[in-house]
Amino acid sequence: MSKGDGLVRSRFYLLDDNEVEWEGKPCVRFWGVDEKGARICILSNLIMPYGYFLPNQQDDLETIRQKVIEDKKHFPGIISVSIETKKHLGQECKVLKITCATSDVRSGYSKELQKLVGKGEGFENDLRLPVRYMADLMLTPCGWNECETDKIKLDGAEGYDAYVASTAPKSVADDTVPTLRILAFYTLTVGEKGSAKPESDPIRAIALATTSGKSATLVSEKDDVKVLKDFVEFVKGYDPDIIVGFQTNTQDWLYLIQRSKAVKFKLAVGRDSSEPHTSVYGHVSVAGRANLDLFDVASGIPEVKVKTLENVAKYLQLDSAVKFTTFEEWDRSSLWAEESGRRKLIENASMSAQASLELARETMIFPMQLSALTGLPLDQVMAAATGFRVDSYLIRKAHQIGELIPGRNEQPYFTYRGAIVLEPKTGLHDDVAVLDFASMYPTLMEKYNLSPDTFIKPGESVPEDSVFIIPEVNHRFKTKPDGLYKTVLATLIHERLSIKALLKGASPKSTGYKVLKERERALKVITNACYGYAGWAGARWHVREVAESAAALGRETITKTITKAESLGLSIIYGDTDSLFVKNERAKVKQLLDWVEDELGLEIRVEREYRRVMFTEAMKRYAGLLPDDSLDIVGLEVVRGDWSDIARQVQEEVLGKILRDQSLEEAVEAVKATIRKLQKGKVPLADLTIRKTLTKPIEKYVVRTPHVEVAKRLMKEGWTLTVGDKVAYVITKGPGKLFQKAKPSSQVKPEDVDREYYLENQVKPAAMRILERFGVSEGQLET
DNA sequence: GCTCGTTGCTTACCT
DNA sequence: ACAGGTAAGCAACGAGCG
Repeated sequence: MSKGDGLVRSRFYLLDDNEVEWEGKPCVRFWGVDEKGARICILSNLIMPYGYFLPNQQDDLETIRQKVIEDKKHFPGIISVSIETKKHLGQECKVLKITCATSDVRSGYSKELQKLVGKGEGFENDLRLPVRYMADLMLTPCGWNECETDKIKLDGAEGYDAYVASTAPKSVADDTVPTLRILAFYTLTVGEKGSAKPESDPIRAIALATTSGKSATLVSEKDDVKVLKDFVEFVKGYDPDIIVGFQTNTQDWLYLIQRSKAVKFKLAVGRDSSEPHTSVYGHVSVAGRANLDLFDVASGIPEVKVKTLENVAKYLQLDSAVKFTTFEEWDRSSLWAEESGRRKLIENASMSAQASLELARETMIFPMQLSALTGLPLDQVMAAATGFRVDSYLIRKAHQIGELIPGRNEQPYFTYRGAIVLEPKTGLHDDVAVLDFASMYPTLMEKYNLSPDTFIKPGESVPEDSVFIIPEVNHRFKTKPDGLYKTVLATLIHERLSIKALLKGASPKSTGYKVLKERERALKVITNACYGYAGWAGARWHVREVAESAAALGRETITKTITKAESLGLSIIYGDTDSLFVKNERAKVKQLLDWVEDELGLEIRVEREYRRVMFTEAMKRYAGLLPDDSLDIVGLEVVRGDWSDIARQVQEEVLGKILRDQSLEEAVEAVKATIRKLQKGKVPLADLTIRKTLTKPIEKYVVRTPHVEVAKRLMKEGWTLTVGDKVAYVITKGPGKLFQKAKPSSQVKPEDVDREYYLENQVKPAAMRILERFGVSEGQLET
């Protein structure tokens, strides 16, 4: 490579970043799209890897500094050591900043320093260089950034311009999104026996679809090397910025990677012609492009119980959903065996790619907004668990205020008391209002300055008038200065409010509306996760007392509100954590709301109004009729993914007849009709299938349950099942325990079904859960 | 060896 | 791999039983 044309100002929409070595130095490579729509890559080694060391207070930093610089044997690869002022848990402190020549020596010096000075603590040496850059410079992924650059020629750079940053990049406020090229793909594999194995089973087809309309279905003729080759050609030719698919991180990419290895093919799909690799949070990383698995987006739609592309597409009413069918892997080999089946599979492959593309278009704004908010690159943000999204957000905020970023040392864990749930008043209630505290925990955390850096340890003395003492648990927090959580939550809450205000004035059809809406959602997600994050042992800023205090304040809040409601003569029907269900006497409700706002200083709203609502004796399970005549069903079998459809349907019918039509008779009739259908064998297998998730590796189970036994059987037959997979089974006739009667749904014939089980253990319990509240006995369901 | 009540594993839900 | 609180089904266990 050679230095080129001199300085230019580059403004770029940041899509991806990664660490590389360049000119012998650790360096970050930013990938993005510039204002003219050119794809660009910017190299920067303006920040070298570094971390901090906080020694004991009495230690003389200058002496230690000298020792570290001179002792090359114990401290290799250190470029410079300086003394800086930072904050640790809100207290100003002097620390050593240790800058390293390479990333790999970073974690070693802390231990050496501890040996040298006896005590002390290392900070920030676990942050990878791209994270370092993003936080130090507050760069925005899925947002615009700019810097002075020097154009360079980079060997093998095709389709993009390469630069070296000569000034530090910085974020630019600009909500526009450039036109991005999205590629959706689907890989068709067929197993000879059981799941397809990359060592022996070729890729049968790869279907591709793009936002520009260009599409292809690459079908394997003799061997699949040609398909792999054409796939790479297609990717390079189209040069996508974003690659999407469904379950690509766990299926397609893994198969492509392993298959390529098996046939010794270089899967050079990266912008730098590198191969994809599995990276943090278990996602697959493709250099220069954002690889997004839409399955992770679908995980955020709880209404869809079985997360297949087909179900998600149907739920979102995508165009491609109309003709879509899911061909499960056990159906594929017989289909592939003959010409018409083959055609169907290939046709469906191209529809899958098409559906993924539509799904991406429909849902991508949220991931992009969450990426911009948290600072995690687009390909990581949806793969990362909630805790890591908050972690990323806090790292950036902490850096901004000069607070040292602690490591993630897993600490011993203690649980604590949580929220209050009230025993419901059972039966039917007309005209009920549901009152809800707005963002209760975040608000309480902000109000009482609950934070790791304001928490006063037991025994520590402080002036009494500058302390919040939390009821019941007696934890103490400084009223001043603002803690990290307060600072962060105040920003999040404030920003969310201002977006809400903007949304009120905007037309839902305007271009910016959806972006704002999704940004608002991203803010809400992060705001609401802060409480749980504080109580999570894996959190960098985990302090159990913070979460415990928020919960205690929540209990106090709801208890006081209940007392007030009762004194106003409002009948309380139910309540959970931050909600109260009361008889909708509007004048009294208004009085209560005003009281909460005036006396407690918290916002409370009428969240919903039920024309009618019913409770069983159980908490967290009820059903209500909304003003628009729709049913709101909570916690009951209808909304549970681990009951058969037949049971869920009959319960929903019963609830409809009772709440909407107010006819107990019709409800009973509906159940009888279902029972007759079941007894006649007229209920399709699909409605009898029960699905449960494998939540741990199969060998970790200590109890034999239907879904685990079925999973074991399938695995023995050569099917691949992993944690997170749903196991579909049907209970069949025969002797023994339930787990012995459960068979994989794909292997059950209609005549094998144990109708008695479905009658006694699915349909009747689901129906009776509701009906027994109204005096119906099981005998009355006899047909 | 069987029945019956209790315990605990397991999943999925609610806020 | 954000928290705790809850329901519910079923397997496993142990006591009682001539």
